[in-house]
Amino acid sequence: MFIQLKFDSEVPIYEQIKQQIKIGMAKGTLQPGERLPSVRQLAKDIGINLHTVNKAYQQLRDENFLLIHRQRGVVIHPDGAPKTDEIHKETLKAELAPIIADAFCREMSENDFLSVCYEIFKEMKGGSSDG
Amino acid sequence: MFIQLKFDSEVPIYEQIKQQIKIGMAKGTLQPGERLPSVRQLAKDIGINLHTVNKAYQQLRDENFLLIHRQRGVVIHPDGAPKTDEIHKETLKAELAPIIADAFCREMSENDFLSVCYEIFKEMKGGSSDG
DNA sequence: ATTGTGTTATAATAGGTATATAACACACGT
DNA sequence: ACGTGTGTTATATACCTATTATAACACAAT
Repeated sequence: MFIQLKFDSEVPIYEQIKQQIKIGMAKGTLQPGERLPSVRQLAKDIGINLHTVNKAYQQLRDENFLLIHRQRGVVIHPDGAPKTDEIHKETLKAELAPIIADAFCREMSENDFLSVCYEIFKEMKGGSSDG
Repeated sequence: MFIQLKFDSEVPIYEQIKQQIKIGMAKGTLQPGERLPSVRQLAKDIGINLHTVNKAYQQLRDENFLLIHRQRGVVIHPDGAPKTDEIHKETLKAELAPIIADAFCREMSENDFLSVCYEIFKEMKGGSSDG
């Protein structure tokens, strides 16, 4: 299974599921139109409750990352994720600001920070599935 | 006061306080050794409970961003924040991965993403206090 | 003594997270 | 038609977090 949970993490389980699905989509492990396990199946596989999986699926559907068909079940949105726009860019800035402020306080150089971003991008462009 | 809260945000109040203090430190609005308002004063100023402020101060002290003196009160750590190291770098990667995955799924280009980071860095290096 | 520090303790409320059970409407395979 | 597997909805419960409210303590300064 493509989901690896950390039960001792502060990040909620449903959030970890959402993140890992997005990472899978970014790396190409999960392709547009590809079917995901049913809520019951995934819950059983990773040993959690059906509703926790459902919450993750629901929220990803609300964000238009997933499509849920009565027949076809849960699939990666055939059109891919919604494209970046001004709203997304503002959300992104608000998310990054505290993280960058923290790094800046610790005297991490801008180049070092950008290198970390570059490494993460490389993993996604490369399509490697470990990490 | 330098703290602007969003009470309708999903981010907890004490977390918003922590973030804004770090942003203030990054921008130079808050200098090493500078004194912060007392827990009671800040709580009164922004209209929240003393314990919520205390929680933010405590956690920033645990992270070595603040020093708390019996006499001098709460001050920005005179040595500045702890310097970046491997642990911080790994934490940073774990924080950035889901954010970058999301942006990547939305077909934001690497250059556009790095530009957003650059803008944020610029605000901190420039020492502008609005944002 | 009074005031103002940070700190600790206790309690109460509200909300989020995760679980357990159960049921529903729908579609598929036989 | 029947049983199975979809997503979905509804309750109920337990736990933890976030926030507030009061109160008290040890210490330092005026």
